[in-house]
Amino acid sequence: MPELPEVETIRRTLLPQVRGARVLHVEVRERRLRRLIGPDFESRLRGRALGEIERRGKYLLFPIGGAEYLLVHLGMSGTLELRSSAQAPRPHDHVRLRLEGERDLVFNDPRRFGLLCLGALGDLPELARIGPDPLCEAWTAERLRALFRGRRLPVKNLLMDQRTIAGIGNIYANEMLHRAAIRPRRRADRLRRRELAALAAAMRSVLSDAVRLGGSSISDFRDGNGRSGYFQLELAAYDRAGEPCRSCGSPIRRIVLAGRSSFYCPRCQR
DNA sequence: ATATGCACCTGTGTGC
DNA sequence: TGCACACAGGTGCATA
Repeated sequence: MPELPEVETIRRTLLPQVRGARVLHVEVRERRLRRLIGPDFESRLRGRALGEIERRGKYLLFPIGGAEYLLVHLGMSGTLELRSSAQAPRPHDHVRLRLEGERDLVFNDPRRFGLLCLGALGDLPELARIGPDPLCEAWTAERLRALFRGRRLPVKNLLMDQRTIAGIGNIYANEMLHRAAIRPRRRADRLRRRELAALAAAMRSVLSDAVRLGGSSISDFRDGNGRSGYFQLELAAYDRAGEPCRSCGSPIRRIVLAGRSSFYCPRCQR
């Protein structure tokens, strides 16, 4: 579910509501996430005040004082939602942070591919390997050319490689390649300057459009207030196999790259 | 360096 | 109705 636009949507909806809030109580109902939640998680978090939430790729960082952070990754099915403390727990609510003002920040994740951990920036190995953020930096044909130099793999695989660029997942890789009119299987180091320029522009426009519409709610994505996004209505390629291309009407094709469903228009994307 | 498969999980949709 | 199977927004590891 959550790629950069969804994670950024959650950050933006939570930020004004949790800024400065103190964590009164920590309840962990399930410790077996992607990484086991450590035994000292509750005691290290209790009593801390949450600062300005940051995002790095698909990771959220909640400053908790003393140069320490609560690091959150939503995996495939995770959500982070603010609810009234009076609400009964739901299935797959794994972690609840009781905040001042009778509100709970709840981490829910049916598939448990998500991750929560505490640490200083330098101690979080997850963050050490991720690449530049596509929303925070200026993306040009030159920048992409440098990043793609000598990389012979399909451009879609590289777009989804978090060490190369952080935050792009399967939905948005497909969408930006459609908007840039580039076939997903094209070798990254063989793209022409004109195509790199189109991709840089598509990367910016797809991600900013998706953030503006509150992300894509394919089946169940919700923002920090439990509301759905609207970018799923704009999807031109993702999950549209057999449906007509919005530009030319040709049926969208599905292929598998790196084990992931990939969608493209055989006429628009060369 | 690249390519593939699998593992980790639960939920949903499909076809029989 | 039940059952088997494929597949899903992600990541990391093992194997060629």
